[in-house]
Amino acid sequence: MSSSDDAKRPVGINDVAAHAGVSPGTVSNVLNRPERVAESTRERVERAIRELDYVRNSSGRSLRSGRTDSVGMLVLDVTNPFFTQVARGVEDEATEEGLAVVLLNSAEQAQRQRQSLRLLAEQRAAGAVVMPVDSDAADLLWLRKQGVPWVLLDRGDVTEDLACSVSVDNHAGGIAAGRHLINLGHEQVSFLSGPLSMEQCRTRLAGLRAAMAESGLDPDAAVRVIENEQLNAECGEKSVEEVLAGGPRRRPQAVFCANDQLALGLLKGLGGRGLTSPGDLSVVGYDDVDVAALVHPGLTTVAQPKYELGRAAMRLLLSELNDAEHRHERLRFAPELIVRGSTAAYRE
Amino acid sequence: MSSSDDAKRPVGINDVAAHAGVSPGTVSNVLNRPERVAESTRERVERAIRELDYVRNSSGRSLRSGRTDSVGMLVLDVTNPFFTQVARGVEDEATEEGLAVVLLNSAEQAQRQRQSLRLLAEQRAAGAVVMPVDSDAADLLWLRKQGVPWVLLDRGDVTEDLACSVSVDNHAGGIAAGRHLINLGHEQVSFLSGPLSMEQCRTRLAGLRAAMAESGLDPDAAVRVIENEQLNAECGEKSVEEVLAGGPRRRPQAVFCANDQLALGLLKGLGGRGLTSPGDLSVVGYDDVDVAALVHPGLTTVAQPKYELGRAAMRLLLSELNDAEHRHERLRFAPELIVRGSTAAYRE
DNA sequence: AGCATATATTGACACGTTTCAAACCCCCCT
DNA sequence: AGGGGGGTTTGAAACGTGTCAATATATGCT
Repeated sequence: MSSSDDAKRPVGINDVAAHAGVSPGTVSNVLNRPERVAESTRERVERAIRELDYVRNSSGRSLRSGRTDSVGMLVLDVTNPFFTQVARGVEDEATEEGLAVVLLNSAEQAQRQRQSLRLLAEQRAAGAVVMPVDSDAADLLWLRKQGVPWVLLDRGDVTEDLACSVSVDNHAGGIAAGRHLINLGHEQVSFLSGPLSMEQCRTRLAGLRAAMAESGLDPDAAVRVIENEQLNAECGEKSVEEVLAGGPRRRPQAVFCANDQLALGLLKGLGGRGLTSPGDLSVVGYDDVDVAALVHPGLTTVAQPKYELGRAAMRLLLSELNDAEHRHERLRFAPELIVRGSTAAYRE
Repeated sequence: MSSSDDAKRPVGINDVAAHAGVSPGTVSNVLNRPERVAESTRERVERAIRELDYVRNSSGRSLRSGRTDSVGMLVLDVTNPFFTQVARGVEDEATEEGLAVVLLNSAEQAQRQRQSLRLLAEQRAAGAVVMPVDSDAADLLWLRKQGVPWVLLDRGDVTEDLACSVSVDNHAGGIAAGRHLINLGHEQVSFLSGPLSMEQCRTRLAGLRAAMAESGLDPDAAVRVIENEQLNAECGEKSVEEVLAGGPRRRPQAVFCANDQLALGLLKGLGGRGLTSPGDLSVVGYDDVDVAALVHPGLTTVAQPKYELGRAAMRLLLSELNDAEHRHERLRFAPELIVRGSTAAYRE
């Protein structure tokens, strides 16, 4: 009624300028390089901003400047605690730099990964942290050609020197788990794997076999591989039959699982048959998700520095964005075996 | 060397138009209202798009149209499985509609929530699904005034009729847990709570007390409240002392926990003292996160339809965005008690 | 053939911001 | 008095797209 503009257009930089008796360029300077504008006018402009409740329009902003303040983070599965811990690391590091993180979820589908990468290109994201769904780098290289650099996470194998990468030494993790079981006297181990198309699974298995070999055992005879479709608890639970196949005599003495979800599922499956760990079977997981310490018995597992992984990835990305003479780097963390209650010495 | 434009400007709608021998407006039409353009020219334009590897610039796009194709989802904690399940629901529903979801994390800090909301305003997000950190609606109302509508999740109490909301009936959940324990013969129950400033905790407690009252028990005598700083496993484990305080005689017969993380922590704490559930103590959780079914014994818990919650919230948001005569709606789901191994009849 | 109607395409402008060369002001120095 | 030189401020020109009234082309009808 009283106010004349019912269709209240959002207030822009020009309105602020008018209200402060100043040119639009000056307002922009106050926003972006405050040091260049005299204190008195800066205060005047800031007051106008407050009084008009002005909020920046990032579309206009990035249209003109060609860049954005947000980085993408592409994960395989938002519900997997491993990924969310990594995401927290990425986010903390980015926030400190004033960058916003948009979390995208490929759900392990190449199709959705493709869509997400395209979205990042359309939005002219400043950069991205990516956990690719497979080792096909074509889409990733396309994204880089579009001007969006990225850092590879948990997948050192995809690119040679085309980008930075951060990963954990899966071979060493496999060896650590293997040595632990061998020291406990286990000479027959099943490897409960996810899809062997995943490099992580293959390398962890290779580590296990290497540990066997260094102890004079024949990997081919001592290690049995059980492949699953996915790396989740459901698969772990279902595969209990196959793990136990052959009767108590030929039963493996221990199981090394490709990740904790599989291990937890397996433990549940054992419980459902009246079997216990480590009494009937020693079990080792991988990742050290929070719940690994909560179940009873605690899950012996190979810990990855999840949070640090995320931080490091973001740090490399920031270096690529800010440092003129940035050189690609491959960071590799060491895993750590955490011994809990689910493994014990071989008896009988 | 051979190519003349080393500074390769990204290809825009104009380049496509030129390459297809057509006006920019037509290209725009092909992109946005393909039905309005003749098939032959459409094909020509699409070919040009492919040949030039054109990718839309969403800055220009949304600068002109004043709107975006992305919606925000603000959660309290990315690492909490309850939230990630909800996020998956939101995401699935949004993706079907061609909207991108940016996941923002307030980490339960009002400050970070404020930043996130401002970001949504600056980016002119189409809308948002929000789990507010407290019941102060000021910032939310500001966001709505800026033209970004939102749906409230898991917090029916914050707004009256100012927005849609989706939640689960916490009072009913408390009653269900209470009745279950009473039926098992437990007449002394501790409520292991998070911060009582959270409405969810208070209402679940109220439900428990109501169940007591309807059975002729005096809630004040039968229910003891143990408040924790946070809703995580660490707090749950630490509070085992307080739960057991008073020795075996006065020990509560059962514990109802405000969420599963607390319950899982408590179970671990019990195990650490050589006590078991349900042998020494019946335990009920809340949420039914995935691991609740994996631990041994399985955790009896009040399940919330997490995924559906997310989908429903997004659906309401879409209705608000698309339907001209949208009316705000308050959706309330019913929780469901899942009985597993951690509760048993009172003995002795 | 001539006209009305439907269908396709065009072209210029506006969206809100950043950028940058140019203009301005004020003070100090010669 | 005249210049020179900081530090400040200005104004206009992009950035890439969507919109819409206007124009061009095709179609159907008398």
